Amino acid sequence: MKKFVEALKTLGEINRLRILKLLQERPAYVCEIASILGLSMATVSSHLSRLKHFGIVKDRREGVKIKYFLIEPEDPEIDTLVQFLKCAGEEWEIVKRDRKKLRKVNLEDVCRRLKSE
Amino acid sequence: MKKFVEALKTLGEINRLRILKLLQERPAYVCEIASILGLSMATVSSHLSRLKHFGIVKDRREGVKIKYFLIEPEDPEIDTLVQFLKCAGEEWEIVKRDRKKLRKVNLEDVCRRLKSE
DNA sequence: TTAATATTTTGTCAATTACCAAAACGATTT
DNA sequence: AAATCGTTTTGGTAATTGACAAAATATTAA
Repeated sequence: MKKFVEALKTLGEINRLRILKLLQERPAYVCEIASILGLSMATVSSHLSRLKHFGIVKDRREGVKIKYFLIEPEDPEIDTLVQFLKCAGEEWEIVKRDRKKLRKVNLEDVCRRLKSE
Repeated sequence: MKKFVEALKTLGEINRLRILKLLQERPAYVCEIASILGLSMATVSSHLSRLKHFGIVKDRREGVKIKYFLIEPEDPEIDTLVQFLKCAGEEWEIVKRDRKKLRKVNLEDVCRRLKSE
């Protein structure tokens, strides 16, 4: 029960839930996510590592960048939770907006923009 | 989305989730819940008021005691969340133990025991 | 090897939270 | 009216957390 509750807590945070919903669109780099959510890479990185800890996402290095993507959690309880949340809130405006941004990201500009802000 | 996330946070706390699962057994008084969870009535009261705020439970005064019971949340998103959590974790040991205690509570003793501890 | 880039880690801060004790409250009993 | 009982509110504490800046790390490019 404890692990399930921790997972609930993990996804009961607006930016981590936004990341989950965002990665349903497609895998993404940390800098893309940071740019879309309007957070620093450090913050996004720690959110992602928490999602990783519960087997919800995985990362793969691609050169200098690291791509994060959703995986199917091994723990069946966490899997049902994630399934549920992947269905919930498909119509939220903020989710649609985030995904739209991800479709249109200009990868070249993303990290430079982060620095100058 | 914000409200849904707040509800997730609310139920992503072990004692509030225990209360939800406990009230699936039957409605209960604050002193019963406090006794079963091993918390002060003040703490349980504040957990319950948070659940009430999201339309998950309702209370009814019965003389000097107040009975809390699950209701069907009006907000459809919160309702689906509660439906999900009512199904999840039916096999958790702590849930079974809590419910068993609720079936066997000696109401006379409950509050006196709380005081003397 | 040095510089540049993307990410993670560390340190710090403000805000939130879960808890209890004690005081306040509301209903019942004496 | 006074005392009692169950509950809620208030005030205070310790722990957790989400955020960023800055330092550290790892890969690629020069």
